[in-house]
Amino acid sequence: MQDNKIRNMAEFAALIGISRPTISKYFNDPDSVRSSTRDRIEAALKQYDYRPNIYAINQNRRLTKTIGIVVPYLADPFFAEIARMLERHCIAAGYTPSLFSSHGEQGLENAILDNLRALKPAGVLLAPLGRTSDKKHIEAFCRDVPTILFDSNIEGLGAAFVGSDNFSFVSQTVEYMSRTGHTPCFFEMKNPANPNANKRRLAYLEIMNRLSLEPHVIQIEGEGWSFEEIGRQGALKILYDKALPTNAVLCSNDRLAIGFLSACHEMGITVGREEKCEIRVASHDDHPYARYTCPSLTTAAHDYESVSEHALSALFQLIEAGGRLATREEKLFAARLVMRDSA
Amino acid sequence: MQDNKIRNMAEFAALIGISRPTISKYFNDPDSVRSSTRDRIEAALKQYDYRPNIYAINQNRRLTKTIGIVVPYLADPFFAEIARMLERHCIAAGYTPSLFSSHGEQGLENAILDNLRALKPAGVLLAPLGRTSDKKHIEAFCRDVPTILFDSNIEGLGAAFVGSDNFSFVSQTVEYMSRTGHTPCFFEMKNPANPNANKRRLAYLEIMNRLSLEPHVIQIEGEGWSFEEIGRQGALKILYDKALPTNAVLCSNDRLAIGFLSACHEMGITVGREEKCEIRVASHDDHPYARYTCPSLTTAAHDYESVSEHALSALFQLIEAGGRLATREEKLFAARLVMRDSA
DNA sequence: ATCATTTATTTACGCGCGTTAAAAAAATAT
DNA sequence: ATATTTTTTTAACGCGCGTAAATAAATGAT
Repeated sequence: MQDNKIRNMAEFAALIGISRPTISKYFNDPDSVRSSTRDRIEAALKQYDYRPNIYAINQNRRLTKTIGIVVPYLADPFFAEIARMLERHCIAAGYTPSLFSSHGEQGLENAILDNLRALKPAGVLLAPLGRTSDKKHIEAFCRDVPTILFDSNIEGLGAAFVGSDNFSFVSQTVEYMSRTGHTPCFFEMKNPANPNANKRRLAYLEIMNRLSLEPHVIQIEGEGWSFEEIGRQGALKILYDKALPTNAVLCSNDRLAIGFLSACHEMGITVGREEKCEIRVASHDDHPYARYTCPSLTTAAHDYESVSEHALSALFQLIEAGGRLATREEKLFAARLVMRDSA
Repeated sequence: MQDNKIRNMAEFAALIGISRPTISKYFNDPDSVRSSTRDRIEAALKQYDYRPNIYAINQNRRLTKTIGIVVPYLADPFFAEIARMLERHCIAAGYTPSLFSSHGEQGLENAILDNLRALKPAGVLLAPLGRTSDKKHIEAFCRDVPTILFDSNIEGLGAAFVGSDNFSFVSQTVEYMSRTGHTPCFFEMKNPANPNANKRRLAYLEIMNRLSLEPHVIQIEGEGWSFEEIGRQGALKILYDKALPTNAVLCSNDRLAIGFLSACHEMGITVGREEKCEIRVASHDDHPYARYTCPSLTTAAHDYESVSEHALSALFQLIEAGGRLATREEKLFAARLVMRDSA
């Protein structure tokens, strides 16, 4: 590893006595050159550690080897976790992932998409903000860049959608709670940013109807992505007013539930499945911290692995198809009920 | 916004009747052209929405406008939070942040640095893995790319270090606990990945010595970045063995404390400052979820804002100085004690 | 109006690589 | 050994933009 800095491909080629186009071919596809020359190149690469200039490459290639990943709020461990899996799969497939977070802001989401367009990625995996997204902006983006939506579906946008089956989530939690003796009320934000929240409420209403149970939806105030705080404040108010319609609470998502549990603890209200406890709390998502709440949170788990795997395979399919698919498929994965101590 | 796709700067220039070099000047610094021409260009930009090709730009400019941000584990909300602030500051300063997570793996950290070198960023903010980092690799990287280390200090690496003053963290928690009647024992991992952990233990020992109190260090087993689970398992073992030396526990960091609280709840041990409680638990970091543990976690808070602000201003200084600084400064920010219910 | 100064234009080259077509060389088959 | 196929080399152009030098035009001061 001597450090005679090699400035470009021509220098590298001259140094090892192989023509530049052959080196170029090698970098585009190592299998496209004879094995003996491949060996020579790879041996030289170890000695001189030369790397082609990505900017020059990307300028001249139609499609780059970059995959853009956009999530609405990276400080949410749920998205951090799924981003981690997506990155892993990208790397395994020989692509370079580029991760962005909209941090809950429409302006940032738009700016990220603008930047991404300039990056000419092979494809993009986009989890949009949802209600606060600028749909026209996203639509224009999707026309130019092969894009798969995940987590939050926006009707008609992107070449496909990969996410979770909200009905499956809610049906499992509702049925579990009612089967084990309690009628769940539904705890959610009044104006949720994420469209999954609406689907979950509708699922709740439908399932309660099927089970011939009276539904109760509690809608709390709050804007933004600080779900724990919103859930806590909402819960404190409800609990203080003794306005809880039933002693079993089904939160729309785990982050709200974390806030709810926090409020219960503050108010001295015991939560859990056991007889002695005053209320039960269950939720949806299987947030990475759901295991560590007190009590640990009973929840319906995302199939993180399947969602991330399928999102990427859908994107590769889209890329290979040249950026267009005949129909816009929506692939939904079912939940898995995780019974812990809170319900 | 008609969609006569403009292919390059020359076309755009011809279209609006301004020479290409002038347009180029404009994009490098809008103030470098006369205000009347600036207005004409900006008006045209709105009509035709042309954007220069970033790859062509970056190939020809010495220094790009990209800033690399590397954190060891993005699924940790602490790093997600600080990454969020760093990104904001980058954007405000006219740079494009590019975020990477090593996901706790040395191989990935190295690969990220290799990629980053090829991206020719103006500078890099690196929070290394710590003990498991490949120090030689990082050292080589820092020779080529202006780099500021943050969060985890590795002696001598990077042009500067910005982080938190571990002594300040531990002194505040220890003094608070002992002042309010309890002698804290120190709960940590035996082989912590992060060098801050070692500094915190040493600080604990020194402060206990100053206060003429007998120190107790509990070191638990565990590898990797699943601190909550490691803390929980370690706590379960200690609590089950009734091996807790004092009834006040000071955890090395909040994620361990979250696991500790979870274990306490499972064992039916009450945690809190109040008389009736069996033990008190405090910690360090002010993790975004510390507010929502049950009971809420008393902890020493990072000055997230100052750390991220200073890290970036140090980087800009480094960039302006051409990538070298006379001395390697280490800037440490003090903690702020956040008293909540757990201690 | 005249001269000095600032700003814009013209022209031309370079960056590092993708890519192609024709020629040469090497490997394989006959 | 010769014919055939595969692989590499040579030579050259293009990508979209930065940049520099010489020239021209616009502006400002006198």
